[in-house]
Amino acid sequence: MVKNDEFDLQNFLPYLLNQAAEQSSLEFQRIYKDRYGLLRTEWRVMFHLGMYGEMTAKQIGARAMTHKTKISRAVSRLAQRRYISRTRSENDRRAEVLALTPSGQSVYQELRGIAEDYDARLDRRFSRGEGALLRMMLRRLAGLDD
Amino acid sequence: MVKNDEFDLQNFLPYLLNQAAEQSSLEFQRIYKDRYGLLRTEWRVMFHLGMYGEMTAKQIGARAMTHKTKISRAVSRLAQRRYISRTRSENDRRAEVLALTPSGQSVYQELRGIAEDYDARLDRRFSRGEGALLRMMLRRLAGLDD
DNA sequence: GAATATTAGTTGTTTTTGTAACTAACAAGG
DNA sequence: CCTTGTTAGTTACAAAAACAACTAATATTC
Repeated sequence: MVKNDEFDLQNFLPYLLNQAAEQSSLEFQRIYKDRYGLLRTEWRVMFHLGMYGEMTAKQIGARAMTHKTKISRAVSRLAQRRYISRTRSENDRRAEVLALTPSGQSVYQELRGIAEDYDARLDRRFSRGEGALLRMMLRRLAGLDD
Repeated sequence: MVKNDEFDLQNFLPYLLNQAAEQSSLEFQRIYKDRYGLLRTEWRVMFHLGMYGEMTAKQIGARAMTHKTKISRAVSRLAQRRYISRTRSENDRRAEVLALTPSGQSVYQELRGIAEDYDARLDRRFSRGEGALLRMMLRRLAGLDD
């Protein structure tokens, strides 16, 4: 198994990003999955509602760059578990305003705490300035600053 | 939709990494998917074989941190399309030695060229040192340097 | 203000992935 | 050797994602 080529997969950004993303999600994923039975899109919905209060499925989808069918299914599962409430919007009766219920709030608070710790732990691998620079570069790549 | 909380999802590393990975893979993915009908694990297998020559499924899996069932399925689809050959190993008759066929080689060459261009293009968003630092940090997060 | 297009969200169907159980070959210990 | 354990890879089944077609409400245009 001898490398016979200049190109290196291990330096190809999309590959590297995917590996880093997968690896760094693993531990946190295990927590929201095993402990709360949540899927990735589900905790994302929870976090958006936790951070911004009321939002529609559409708004969440736009912000999280997630397809509406994924959001729709996440929302109905979360509503079933009474983590979120759905209220038909006054101005536009196609849309529903979503919000965390009290029990959703408490799950969110716990997960948020875990996320903060986890993030801080990942961050400890980098020096003060590096972490900020990394986030800046990732935001640029993700197109979040546009 | 007012932010009411100090925690910011947009700075949470696992989230950010996932978004950046997804976003930066998108264009390249469209190429290997639409143009060559390859799945992500499939092009990964192709790239590993292209870079290292002969490898077993096990070796590819270890290097790409990919589960053996995913590799197994990728390998059988690639073999079906005659992009790779499978030869039972001399020393260990459980294992198969995989290699690109000539037509696999040519697909690999094309994709590799596209990947190089694409990577260079992503890289142009960063200054000289930044790109190298980013890769270094990602490798650390991915656990590739261990 | 009816006809047409657009939008919010859902549902159904097909791919792809994850997980567990399996087969066949090898390794070690007695 | 021959039992027990491990390893390479496959297969079967369940969970999740992708994609297309749909319903119902709202906008637009003539």
